[in-house]
Amino acid sequence: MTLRVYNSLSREMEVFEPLNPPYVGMYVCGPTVYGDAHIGHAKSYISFDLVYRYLRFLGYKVTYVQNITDVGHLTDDADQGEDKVEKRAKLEKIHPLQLAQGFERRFFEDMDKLNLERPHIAPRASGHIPEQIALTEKLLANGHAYEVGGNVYFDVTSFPEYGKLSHRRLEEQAAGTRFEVRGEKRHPADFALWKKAEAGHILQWPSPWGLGYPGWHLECSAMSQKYLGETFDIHGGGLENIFPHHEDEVAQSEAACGKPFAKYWLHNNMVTVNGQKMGKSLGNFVTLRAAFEKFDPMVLRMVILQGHYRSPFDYSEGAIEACTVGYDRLVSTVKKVRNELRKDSEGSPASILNDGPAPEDVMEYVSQTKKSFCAAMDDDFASPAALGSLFGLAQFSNAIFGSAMTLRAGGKSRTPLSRESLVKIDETFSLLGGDVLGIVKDDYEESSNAAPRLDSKLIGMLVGMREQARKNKNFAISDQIRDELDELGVKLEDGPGGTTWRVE
RNA sequence: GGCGCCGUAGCCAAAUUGGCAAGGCAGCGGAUUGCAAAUCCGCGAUUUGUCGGUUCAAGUCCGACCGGCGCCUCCA
Repeated sequence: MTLRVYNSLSREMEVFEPLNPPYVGMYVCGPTVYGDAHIGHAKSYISFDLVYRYLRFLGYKVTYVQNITDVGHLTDDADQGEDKVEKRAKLEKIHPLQLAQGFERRFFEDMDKLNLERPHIAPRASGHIPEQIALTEKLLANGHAYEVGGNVYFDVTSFPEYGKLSHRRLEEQAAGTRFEVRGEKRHPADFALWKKAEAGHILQWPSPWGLGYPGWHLECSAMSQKYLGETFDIHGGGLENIFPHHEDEVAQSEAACGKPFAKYWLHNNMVTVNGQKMGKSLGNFVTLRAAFEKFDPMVLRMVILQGHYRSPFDYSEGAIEACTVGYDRLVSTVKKVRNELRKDSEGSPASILNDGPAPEDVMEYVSQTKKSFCAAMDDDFASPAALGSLFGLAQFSNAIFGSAMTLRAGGKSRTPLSRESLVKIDETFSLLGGDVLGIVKDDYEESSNAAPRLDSKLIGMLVGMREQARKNKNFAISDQIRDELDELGVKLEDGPGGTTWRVE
């Protein structure tokens, strides 16, 4: 089995071969922390969380770096020259870094809820000013940059490969684009490495060119180089950043070092809301905090993984509601397996498990599941198909469970199911659904008869009383108990082996 | 003007180098149930927006057309 990834640089699928196996360096463009994270962030970071988790599953030792942009991004034309974070800070009358770090914390809280692994290093742009100055000096020294009155620009004509990532040629750009109009630039596509600060700027640092702050793209070049080296394996980010952000990163990094920058460029596609572009100016962007009020973050994760990372994701409440049902089915299957294993390990007389080996068909199904799962993931991280194989396992698991319960109810066997079977199934759910896809949790809150708490005992008591009522064919009472418990969120389910309950 | 994507069952959404059209949701039939719920079993596209072309073979490649979208501007 071989992992193949779609490389934006070549616009082709390529076999993934790290520069220094088993080590993999991965850099993903992080958030600009001047507001709360939205669905677009979720799509992007879930995508790269998936990439990271699968590489880890394959045995690679991945270093995952994701920057925090807290300086340097300009706002739109109307606010030319003003820093995005600083502008927002002025509105709120606080220090820009207080604002930025507040949103950074909130960002990670949201990402945690989506069950993302945190990056190993999350460097802040504001903490790497010396590195950015050094890179600018290097580019000035080898003739790829020039200074005009306290501003330093990258000279795109000095880098013949400019455009190789976004597959654009400078000549073709003339019409329709909006290069910043600045008379002092030699070429309209030249971009700022260092910007001179206007008097009112709070965020400014001394540099060889006077007080100022770094340009938009420089941080990623400086920080990726610092933590992953001049050449590294994977650079990820959102599709909209290919040009100019990533193109400029390539130019300044390769011009400075004279070496290739990232080997594989991975780009996730964008989010639309009810079929329309989600944009700040359109007023239809959905923050994660708002989405979490309506939907379980884990369902949001799953609905995003049900589409491919290179396909657009359309956020619609109908799609998420439909996904909720499937998610619940998957999770309740895992819970059922684990509850049974726990009952067994606690020596409960209600256990249906025996000590025999797992039957051939179980071993076969588990191994097939792994195979199809990996085949999907090897194909440029095709999570939708991978998820499909997990649903297959859930169905299989429920089926052997069902027939075991029937055997037991018929008195054919008190322990009709092999413990080893459930152990294998649970391991597979945990590995593929948990470690790799991140939608199966290690632990779920106690919600079964096994919970030794007062309310559990009370529920057990009511269930017992209902059993009596049913035996006496007093269905009015038994249905009343079931309905009233249902209203409290306790679902009763009568099976061949008796009544079980769970909390919604 | 440049670059690119999508159009697959009622809805969402997959399909390695072209080789029998995944999966989820909803729906229908059956098993199970006192009735439910949950679960299991079975069923749904002779066909992938339209029209042509290449091929033994096309959702997949080529061309045209229709319809939708994105990027090129801070944006994930």
